[in-house]
Amino acid sequence: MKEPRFDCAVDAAMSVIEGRWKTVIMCQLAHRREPMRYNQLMSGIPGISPRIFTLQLKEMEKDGLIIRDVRSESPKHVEYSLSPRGLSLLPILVSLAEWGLKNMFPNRVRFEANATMPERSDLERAGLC
Amino acid sequence: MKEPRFDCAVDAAMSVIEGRWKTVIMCQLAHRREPMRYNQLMSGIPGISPRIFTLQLKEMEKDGLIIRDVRSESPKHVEYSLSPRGLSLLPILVSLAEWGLKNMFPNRVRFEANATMPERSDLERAGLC
DNA sequence: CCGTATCCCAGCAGATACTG
DNA sequence: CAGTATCTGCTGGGATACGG
Repeated sequence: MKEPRFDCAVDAAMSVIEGRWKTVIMCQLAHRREPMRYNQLMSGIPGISPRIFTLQLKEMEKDGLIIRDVRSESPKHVEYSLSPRGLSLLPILVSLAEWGLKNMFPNRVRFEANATMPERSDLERAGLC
Repeated sequence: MKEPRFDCAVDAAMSVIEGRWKTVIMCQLAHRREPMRYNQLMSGIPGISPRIFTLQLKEMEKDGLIIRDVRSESPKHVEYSLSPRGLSLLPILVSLAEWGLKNMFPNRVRFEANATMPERSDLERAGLC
């Protein structure tokens, strides 16, 4: 993602949370509930390489989802934490996780097929395109 | 995306809604509130090319978000609609859109900075990693 | 009308080694 | 400790033309 997309509100939000590891990083920070250091955070995410990890962090910082706090140089000590904006995204990630549990792991939770179409007024108030 | 990711529930959900145009397509279908035909749907999405459009539709169908219904051959008539599963995702897209409005268009709505950390029990019940 | 076929490319992502 | 540097590959996305 170079620049966030602004065509519609959902798309704008998606452009900020898309990225192979961003939601995972947010989950880690949410789970630990306190600022985390670079290696501490990375070691909780198996399979990520330092380059990609740094890139994702940089984008998330630029988009205001996380805060990077340099506590000391040599020995360098940096702490990452969720910003208020990132925090405000957590309830949505929780909803997504619940949806994922129901729909992607059908063996664990039975799929609820009784969803109904939301009112159009709700859609429009939310700027859903 | 080749195969959905299953490491954690959020990631699993994200792997299904990621894709340059998927949320936009869902928005269109949600807004119109009735089955839409290929060209009708595509013409509501400026900038998309037929190849990509078809690819996104195929993936969404495979992931059970939409239903593809062939009503007749020659003249070919196909209708796309949201499945129950796709429908069940709409409330989350609405939340995302609201978040996007607040955070990506700060001129239109003032940013609310009073979010608080959800309880860890909520996170874990949702399978948030 | 509803797509494929073909070609192309930028950018994301990964592995590994290295440094202030 | 917290990152860069470098190289490399893949694949998602795009333009355009054509086909059943």
